[in-house]
Amino acid sequence: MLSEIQLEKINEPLLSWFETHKRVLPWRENPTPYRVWVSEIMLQQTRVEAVKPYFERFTKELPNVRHLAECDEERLLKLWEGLGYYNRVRNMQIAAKTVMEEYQGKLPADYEKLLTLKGIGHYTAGAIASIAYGIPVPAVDGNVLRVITRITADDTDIMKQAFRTQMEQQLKESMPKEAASAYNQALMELGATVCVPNGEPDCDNCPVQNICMAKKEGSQMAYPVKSKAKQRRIEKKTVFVIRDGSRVILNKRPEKGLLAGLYEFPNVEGHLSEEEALEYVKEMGLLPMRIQELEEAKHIFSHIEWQMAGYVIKVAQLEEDDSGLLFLEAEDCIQNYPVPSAFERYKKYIRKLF
DNA sequence: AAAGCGGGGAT
DNA sequence: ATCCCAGCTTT
Repeated sequence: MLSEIQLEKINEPLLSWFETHKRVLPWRENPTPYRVWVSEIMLQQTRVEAVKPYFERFTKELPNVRHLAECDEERLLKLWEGLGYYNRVRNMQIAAKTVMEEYQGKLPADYEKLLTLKGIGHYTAGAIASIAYGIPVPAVDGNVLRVITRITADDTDIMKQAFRTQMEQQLKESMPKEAASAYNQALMELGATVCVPNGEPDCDNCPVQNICMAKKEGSQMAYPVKSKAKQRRIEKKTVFVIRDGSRVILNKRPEKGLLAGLYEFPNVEGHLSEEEALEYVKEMGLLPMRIQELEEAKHIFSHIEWQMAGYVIKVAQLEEDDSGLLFLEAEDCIQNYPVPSAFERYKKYIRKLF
């Protein structure tokens, strides 16, 4: 297991390397607990480059815990639109309210207390505690698991929770207590820029190449060992962009499940023909005037693949009624309603006449 | 312990 | 087409 190597040996070279090679990132400037928190939540399963613009906008509009706690949910989701895993931001707001009530608006400088907050697990609690407060606790993410399993040539399945717990225990003991922030960031930085996940790691530029067991064996690509994810299922859908002269219909998704609470174009299961599509629109109580078939579109989630047929349908003047349909002015729709990326390609038909 | 939860970039 | 990303919550 990890006992083959004295993990303390990586500390000095890793810290020296980080000092000169760390990237300039928005959340590394003025790393207040709140900014570290927001960045860590955004960075969960999301790449640095994707997060940057979202982080700048989010922290500008919601500069502290109070603003987050009091923000209207629709606006909050709009700020998150396109980032995915929307429960992250809902949970963060729940936690923000807790921080306002229990901790006077200041994130607790305590690993265990951070862990109790909604949306904060072992990794994020460790990241906030160490990076924002200098508390010597590890922050074990995918990067760290990859880097350490390579250094130690450990072939344990990293998907096993028990192994992650063991890794945290090990690092808590071996990490430099006076440089927890730099150390944790250095491990992740090394994983992101040198000991990379896809393709060959750049061992020639690695500060611990002389310590690394995998490098010594030439077996870098064999790590980390990871059990396979199960195959995703395919769902066929038909999406409708229904509009009159100036308005379009959106539908609010259920509060639970996939894309919970976000807005979508009306859609049904299965691929409908033009005739079936027209029939469907009539059953909605609308009068179709023109219909245009769209190219088939695909959206891949981690566990589902949507294969979407689509139609733009011009209908007679939409009238507000009791059908529960949401009629929106095109401009209002684009600016204020969070619509996930799965429907991105249909947004251009909100405005455009055909 | 396993499943659910987005979106996109790299290979 | 496959992998995987500064993971967490619910079941």
